[in-house]
Amino acid sequence: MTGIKALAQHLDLSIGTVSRALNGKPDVKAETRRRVLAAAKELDYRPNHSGRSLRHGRTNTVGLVLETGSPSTLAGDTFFMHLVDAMQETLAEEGLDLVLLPCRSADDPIEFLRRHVTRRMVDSIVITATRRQDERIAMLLEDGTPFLALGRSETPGAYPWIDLDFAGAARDSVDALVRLGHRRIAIAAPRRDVNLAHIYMEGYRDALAAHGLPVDEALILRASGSENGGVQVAEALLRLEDRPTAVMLGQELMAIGLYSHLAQVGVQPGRDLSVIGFRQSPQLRFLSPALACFALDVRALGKEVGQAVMALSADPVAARGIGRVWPLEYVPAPSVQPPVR
Amino acid sequence: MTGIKALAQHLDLSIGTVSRALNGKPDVKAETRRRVLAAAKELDYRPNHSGRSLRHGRTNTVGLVLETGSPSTLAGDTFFMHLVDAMQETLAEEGLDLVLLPCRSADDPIEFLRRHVTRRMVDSIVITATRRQDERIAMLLEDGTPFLALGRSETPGAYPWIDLDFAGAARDSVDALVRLGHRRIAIAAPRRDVNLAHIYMEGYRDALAAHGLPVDEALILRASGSENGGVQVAEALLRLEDRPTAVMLGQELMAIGLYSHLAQVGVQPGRDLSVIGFRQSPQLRFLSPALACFALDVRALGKEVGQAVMALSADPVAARGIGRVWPLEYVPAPSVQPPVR
DNA sequence: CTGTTAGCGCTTTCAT
DNA sequence: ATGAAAGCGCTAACAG
Repeated sequence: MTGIKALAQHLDLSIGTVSRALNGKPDVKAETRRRVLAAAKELDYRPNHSGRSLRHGRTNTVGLVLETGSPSTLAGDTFFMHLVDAMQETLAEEGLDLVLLPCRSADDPIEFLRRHVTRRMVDSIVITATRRQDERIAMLLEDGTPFLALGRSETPGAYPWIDLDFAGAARDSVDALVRLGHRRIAIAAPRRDVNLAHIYMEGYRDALAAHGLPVDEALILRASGSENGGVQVAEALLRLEDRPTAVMLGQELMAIGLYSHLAQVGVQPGRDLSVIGFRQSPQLRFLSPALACFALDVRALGKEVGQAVMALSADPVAARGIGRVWPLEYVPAPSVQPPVR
Repeated sequence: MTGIKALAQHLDLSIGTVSRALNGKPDVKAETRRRVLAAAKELDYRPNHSGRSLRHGRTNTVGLVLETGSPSTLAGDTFFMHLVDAMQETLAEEGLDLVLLPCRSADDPIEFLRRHVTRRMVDSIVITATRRQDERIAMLLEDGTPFLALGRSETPGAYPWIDLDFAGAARDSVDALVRLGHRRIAIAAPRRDVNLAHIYMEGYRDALAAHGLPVDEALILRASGSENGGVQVAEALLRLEDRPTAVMLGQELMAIGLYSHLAQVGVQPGRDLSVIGFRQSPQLRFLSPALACFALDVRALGKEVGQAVMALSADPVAARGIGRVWPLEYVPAPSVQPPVR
C-alpha cells in the first residue's frame, strides 16, 4: 500500500482525517494534526500529483511554450531564462509551478499545444513568439484554456497579453537618428511572421512620417533574426547605391553579424554608419564601439507576467482583454553618431 | 458530462469498449472501432492526462531540470535548446513528452527536485550541470526515481550518465599547442563546482605530464563561466610576469570577453597569444581571428540522450551504471599559431 | 472532531 | 465482442 492510505493506516486514522490534517483544513484536533504531519515527514509521504489534479480539476502548474529551433527563441535565450526565473518567483508565492513546454521545430505548434492543453497537465499556458495572425490563440480561445500571450497579435478575441514596446523602440530610434541629422535610415526586420517584426516596422514608418521623411522601400531589409541575418543586412546595405547613414535592427543578434561584416570591409559603426540595436543583451556588451540599444527590466517583466498568469488562474474571465505594453528604454552609445555625408 | 463517458454515451457503448477501441486493444469489432474513432474525432475527445496516469502509475513525461540563472545554462542555452529539440525527436517516437523544469536560482536544487519528483508529474528526470559531488544524485538514488545525469559526478552509486569528453578536449588542446612549440599554456576554468570544470582541469594536468611539461599553478586561472569571466582571464594573463604563449578556456563564452579585452590592449589572438575555446557555438563564429574550439554533433547527442532516457523508463535497473563519454572534435583555427617568443 | 463514502477519468480484469 | 465493475490516490460532502 502506498500514499495517503498507508499513512492513514500507520496512524490508525481514516484517510479523510489525514487528508484534512495535511491540507490545513479546519476540524482537526491540533494534536492529531501534529501526529499526522510528523508521520508524513517520517514516512516521507508525498501526495500524488495525478490523484490530486484528477480530483481538483487543477494541476497548479503553468506551462510556457518555448519554440526550440526558432531563431528568436534561440537568440533570446538568456532573455527567456531570466524571464522564467523572475516569473517563478511570483508564481511560487501562490504555490504554482512553472514548466517549460519545448515545442520541437518539427512539430506543428497547434498540434503540440492541443496535445498539452488537452491532457490538462497545466492549468494555463503562456505562449511566446506570438504571430501576427496566430492560430494558437484562436485554438486556445475556442478551447477555453486560460492563456497569456507574450506578444500582441491581430488575431481577434478577448485575451490577455503583454508585449514589449517595439513601436516605441522604433520611434525612439528614428527620433534619435533624425535629431542627429540622419535622413536616410535603413531598417532590418526578421522575416518571420512574429508580430513584433511587424510592429517594429510600423513604428518605423509612423516615425518617419512624423518627421516628414519619405519611406524608401529600398531601405527596408528583410533577413533572418540571427547573427547570419546581420551579415546579410550588412551586405545588402553596402550594395545600396545611395547608402543610408544609419540602420536600425529588429533583432538583437543581428548586431553581431553586422558588426563582423562591417569590420571585414572596413566600415566602422558609428563613424561610417550609425547602428541602433534591439533588445539589450549581455552578448552585445562586447561589441566595439558600444551598441545603442533598448534596455528593459527583465526581472520586473517576469514578475508582471507571473502576476498576469495568476490573475488568469484566479479569474479567467476578468483577465480577458487585458493588454499591457512594457516600456523599453533607449540607451545611447557611440554606435550612433551624426552622419558624415 | 465530459471525457470518455460522454463519448461512450454518445455512441451508446460502454466506456470499457470505447477505451479499448481508442487504445488499439484487441477484442473490438472493426466496425465499432471505426465508429469510436470517428466519434472521438468529431467530439474532439482528448483523454485526461491525470486520469490516465493515475490508472497507469506513469505519466509518459520526462522532466529535464534546467538551472535558470546559472551562467553555464544561460550560456549554453542554444546548446540546450538544440539538445532538447533532438531529444524530443527520439522521445516522441515512443509517445513520451518532454518538459523542462526550470530551477530558480533562488531555489534549493534539492528542494526543487524533491518537489517535482514527489508529485510524480514526470516518470523520469534528466539532471544537468552535474556537480562533482552532487546531492541531487544521492537524493534521486535514494528516492528510486529513474534519472539520467548529463555530466559525470563523483557521487557514488549506479546510475546512467552521458558526458562530453572534456578530458579529451583538454588533452587535444595541449597536444595541439605543444606540437606547435608552446610550453607555457594557461588554462581558465569556471569557478563553479560543476564537474566538467574539474575534469577539464585534470585532463590538462595529465596532458602536460604526458609531454613532460611542468604544471605552473600560476597559469591555472579561475573565473566565472561567462563573457565577463573571459575579461577577467585576459586581465589576469596580461598581469603575469612570464606571460604564457597560449590559453585554453573552460567555458565557451569566455572567448568573447577575452577577445574583447585583448583587442582593447592590442594583443592579437593567434599572433600574440594562442587561444583554444571550448564548445563550438554560433555565438563564437564571428570572433576574429576565428577561434579554435571543439565541435560536437548536438543533434546526435540529443538523440542519444533520448534513447538513454527511454531505456531508463523501460528498465530502470538495466540502465544503471551505464556511462557514456561523447566525443568532441578539435577544430583548428587561426587563433592557434606557433609561439613567437 | 472523525469516519464513511462518492467520485474525479481512465484502464483493465472478469463475466457474459 | 461487449458490459459491468473495481480501483489508481486523492478530496470534499455528509453523517455521526
